[in-house]
Amino acid sequence: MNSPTLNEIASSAADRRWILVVEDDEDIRSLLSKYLGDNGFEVALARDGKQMDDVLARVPVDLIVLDINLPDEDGFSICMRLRNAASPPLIMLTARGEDTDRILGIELGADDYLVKPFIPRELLARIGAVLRRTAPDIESSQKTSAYSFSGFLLDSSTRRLLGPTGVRVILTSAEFDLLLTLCRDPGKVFSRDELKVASTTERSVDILISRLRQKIEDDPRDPTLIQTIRSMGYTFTAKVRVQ
Amino acid sequence: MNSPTLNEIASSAADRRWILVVEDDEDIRSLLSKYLGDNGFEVALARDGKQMDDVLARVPVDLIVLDINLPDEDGFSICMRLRNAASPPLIMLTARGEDTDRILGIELGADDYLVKPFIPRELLARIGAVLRRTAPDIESSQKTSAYSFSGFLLDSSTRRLLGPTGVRVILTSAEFDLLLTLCRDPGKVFSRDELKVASTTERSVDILISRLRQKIEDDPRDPTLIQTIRSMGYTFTAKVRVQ
DNA sequence: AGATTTCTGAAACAATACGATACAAACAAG
DNA sequence: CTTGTTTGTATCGTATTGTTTCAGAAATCT
Repeated sequence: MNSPTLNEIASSAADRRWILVVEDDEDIRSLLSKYLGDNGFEVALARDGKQMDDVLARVPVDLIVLDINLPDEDGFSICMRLRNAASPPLIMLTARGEDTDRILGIELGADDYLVKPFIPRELLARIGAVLRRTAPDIESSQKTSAYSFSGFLLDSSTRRLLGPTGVRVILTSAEFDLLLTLCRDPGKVFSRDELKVASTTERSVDILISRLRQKIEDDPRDPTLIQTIRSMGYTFTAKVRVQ
Repeated sequence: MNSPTLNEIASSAADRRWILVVEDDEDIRSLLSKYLGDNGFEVALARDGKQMDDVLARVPVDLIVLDINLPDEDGFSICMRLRNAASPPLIMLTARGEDTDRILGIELGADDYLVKPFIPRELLARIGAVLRRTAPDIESSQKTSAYSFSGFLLDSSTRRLLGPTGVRVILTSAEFDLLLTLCRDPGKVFSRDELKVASTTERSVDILISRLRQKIEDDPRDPTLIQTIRSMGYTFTAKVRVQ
């Protein structure tokens, strides 16, 4: 745990890191706000779970410091809620004796924890450690490739297609792969050979295209997204945006 | 509730891990000796820097717990000494107020630290975390980690899965291994060959997947976490964070 | 233009892969 | 040894995919 460069960590990424402190005690909240702010972080504050959700919706929070004892929602259940890869890492604050054992026993998904009363400097050190540990991971897992075209959203990480109205369009595995291939190179004329996966007849591509058209084309008889290039193959003519 | 977690960590590697406690206070020394011993570690004791060197020469120490205040050599300088060599990881014990700030400021190569007075259970947790983090052999460093995805927490050290509501989802051994494999490479398309353990039929992977889906999918008929890639295998499509 | 050839779209059918139930074997606990 | 749990196998129904086939569209030829 070598953090000689805590300040650097906080401000290295051009824009500073956001820390969200969820704590109902007024004194601790203002103390942490000042202390973390002085040490190069942007600080957002929340008094309870509800406020936390509000902040999370507005601010790109990099790390949450969460007190166990909150007025409305229990810190534990908040922890459970946050337990998915998309949410920021979490440091729990806990009063000595109380739920400490529960935290330590059940690992509930917090990335670290601190027993109150604590030295602000210690929190700073742990924040640095957690950010360092989770930073590269966040970046790599954030690399999801999704494609949007004419109201559709094709998400290759979840292998799902959402239609213009938001409803899911259920594609079979082969249909999905075909659409993904087309999406990755819009405008390119694909030969049937390029579109067929295994040792199948070239004609099987045709019927796959046909089935896909049934699902995504407004009028499958007069396709606008997937065009046929006679004696050549097919091409995807929609404007695709990579997300 | 004792700690099945750390017991398993300590004794999982066939031979138990050695912890060296360097501490001049007789009470704390015997307390830690008993407590760590009870929790599956081999414990070596030292009163000062000199004794520590003796022990290190004789015992394959896996981790050192080092008090800052020692009679002969200052804990800081010991820490410096240990830092350059291929020495075991280090957890510092420090009295509140005293040099705490100095430790935290100058990070001198300790892997973690604990402010006295502390709960033995907490030391145990931090020992487990440090061992996990610094485990040199690929096997244990790969194996001992927790993964969180869409509300679940998969803890490979306790081999337990906690659901979004915090309740434990009971997985069989094979189910757990399967989920762990998938978790370690989310997005990768695993062939049945990669997922099957022994000389079993490829179809047995299917039924295992099916059983796992029953337990973790919201709607097993329309899975969102484990996707089937027809004629290829399966892929884990949730975003996973390693903790 | 009309006839002919070539190509594509899609319906009908066949083959295959997968999901899940029921049952049997292996394993562990008492 | 008995009992219960876990894991593998057999099987069936369903969903997906490939093949055949034919009708119609598009290009080519006379």
